[in-house]
Amino acid sequence: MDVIEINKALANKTRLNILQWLRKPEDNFPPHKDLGHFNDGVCVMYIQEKAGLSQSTISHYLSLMQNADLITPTRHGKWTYYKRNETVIQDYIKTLKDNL
Amino acid sequence: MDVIEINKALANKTRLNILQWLRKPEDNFPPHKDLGHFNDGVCVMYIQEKAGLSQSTISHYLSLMQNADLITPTRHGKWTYYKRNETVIQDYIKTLKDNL
DNA sequence: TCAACATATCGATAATTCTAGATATATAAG
DNA sequence: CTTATATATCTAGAATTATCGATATGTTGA
Repeated sequence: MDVIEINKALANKTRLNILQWLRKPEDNFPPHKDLGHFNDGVCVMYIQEKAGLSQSTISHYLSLMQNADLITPTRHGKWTYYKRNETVIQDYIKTLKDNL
Repeated sequence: MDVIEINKALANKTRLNILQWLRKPEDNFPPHKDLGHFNDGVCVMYIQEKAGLSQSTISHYLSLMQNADLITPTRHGKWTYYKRNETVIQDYIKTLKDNL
């Protein structure tokens, strides 16, 4: 768990928003017609539409967040779903609480 | 309290260190000969020496951190002392805990 | 196999951040 | 008043980040 890496990832409004949107996908995204649930998170397309940036930018953002271990991808067919990595997020907050 | 601004300020090893060093100045810095206490924090020179970067860089870093409201300056004669702004730091952590 | 679609990666440019040296400002000491 | 000291600000080049369009990769369905 790299605090600096995470802080970099979260030093951007869109990326911070994405992490927050993923807290409650059902409140922030349309349902996945094919899957019918958000167990593995949300597909890139929906995140991109909501963020209003280009596909390549969002894909890049998601990989930054994945490198910081804030989110994890799951492939279902041609879609990649991203969900929060709660363990790391809680570790991060605890580290700040104890050391910041 | 601007979370993005704070995350930017803390997305750098040296600046994160500075904030942590200021938790216990007596453990991390020599005593202030003139003052005899750390009630208003630590002077720029000591922070600069410990960080090992140029004076201008550290002064710049400190003003970034001050703009993010993480630290507050106090002038005593020709020295500027910086101390942590605990209120904002705790607000920040609570905000992350509640919203991240 | 081929066309369509979702996502990832590449290449490029603009914007921002990093960092230092030079200079300006403020205060203290003589 | 002049000099020395501490800090802040300015200027500039290098490094990193932001962002997009184009292209590549992987998957599905005809």
